[in-house]
Amino acid sequence: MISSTKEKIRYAAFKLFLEKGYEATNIRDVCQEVGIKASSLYFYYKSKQELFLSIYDEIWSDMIRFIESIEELKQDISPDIKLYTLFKSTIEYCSKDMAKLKFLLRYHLFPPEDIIKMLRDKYKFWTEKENNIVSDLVKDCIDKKILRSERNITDYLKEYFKFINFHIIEMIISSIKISNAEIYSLWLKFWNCNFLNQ
Amino acid sequence: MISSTKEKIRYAAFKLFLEKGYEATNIRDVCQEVGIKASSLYFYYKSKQELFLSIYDEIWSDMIRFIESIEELKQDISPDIKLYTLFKSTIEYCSKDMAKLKFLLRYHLFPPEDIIKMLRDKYKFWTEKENNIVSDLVKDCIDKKILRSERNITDYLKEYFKFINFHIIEMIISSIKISNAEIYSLWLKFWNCNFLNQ
DNA sequence: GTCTATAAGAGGATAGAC
DNA sequence: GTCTATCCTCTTATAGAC
Repeated sequence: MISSTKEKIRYAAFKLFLEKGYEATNIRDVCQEVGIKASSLYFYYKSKQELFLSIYDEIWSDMIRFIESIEELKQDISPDIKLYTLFKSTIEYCSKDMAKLKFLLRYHLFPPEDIIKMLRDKYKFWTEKENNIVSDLVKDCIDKKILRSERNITDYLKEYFKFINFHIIEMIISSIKISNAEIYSLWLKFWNCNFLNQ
Repeated sequence: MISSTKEKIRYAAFKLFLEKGYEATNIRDVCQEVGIKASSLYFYYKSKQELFLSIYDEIWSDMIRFIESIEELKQDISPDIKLYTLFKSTIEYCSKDMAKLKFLLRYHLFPPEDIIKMLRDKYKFWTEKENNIVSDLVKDCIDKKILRSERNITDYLKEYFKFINFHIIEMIISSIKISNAEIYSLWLKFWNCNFLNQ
């Protein structure tokens, strides 16, 4: 596990930004954890903002890459099973790395003033990618008459993200991971109550 | 609407602590909104910490006082109806003043380092009061065989708070208030699925 | 009660040596 | 690449006049 100085900086900064918050984290503390002087950090990142935003982007990019790498989604199976696989894989990914999700939650709910605009743009960019993936699956369900076509796609999307985000927030707040057995029963309940009915 | 300088300070500070956060809020900005100089604030509050904590306490104290003032809870009606009334009143109270609940959420999820211990103590103090109120109602339901006695009271409490907190968080994040009709159907679903069954 | 002035220190960022 | 030294600004908080 060789770790370059740049990687060490990113990791130290991630931990501090997560626990202490953007404003309360200072460059000197980050550098002390890495074992370098504050001025050395500016060789790698031109500002505190740039350091923060690159960490934010990396978390999203890792997550989207993970979703895009799910084998089952590329195979020729029923789209409703794909949707369940997506849900299950996402929840598992989040439980493996709750810290990253807590980081995203923190800065989506309470963005620091001096980077609020950049955060908004980045948030839009990444959630659009995520939306497209789910949207394609929902469309496929509608085409194959698994889901009713009278209902709007954005309506289904909203329900899906409300559902999955709740469980992610629940995991973060309680620090308790959802078991595999639970994932399936949660999905069934959701699918029957919110997608098939009403 | 006469407002003393002290009240003006509290209100300006509340808004800034909520929107910008504790660390990013400075005394000068608070005082500028009030129209006094920074040094004058120290006549009313001995520190930034004290100002913050007094606001935190006031929000909780207002909320607990509201709950304790609900007339129906003192009357001689069935405890399950009282529990519903409590839920309904709490949700209504929160929708009327989402900013206050957002304030609590912010500092429960992400407490600033230099007041984390004091916040924890205060949180424990206030939630204990809240717990006792719900606990009494649940006990009464068990005594009257409305709820099953095999199940632990703390179990019921956990379910109740998980349920109500989710809807509060949902309101804060979406900024959409829950309608009266919805409150009842949500409660029915919760009561049947999580309290009567399983 | 509110002000001016100021102490005391923290934090972001740069210049330039090695 | 990493360091020392330093600049400049912002911030909490206090002293003491009015």
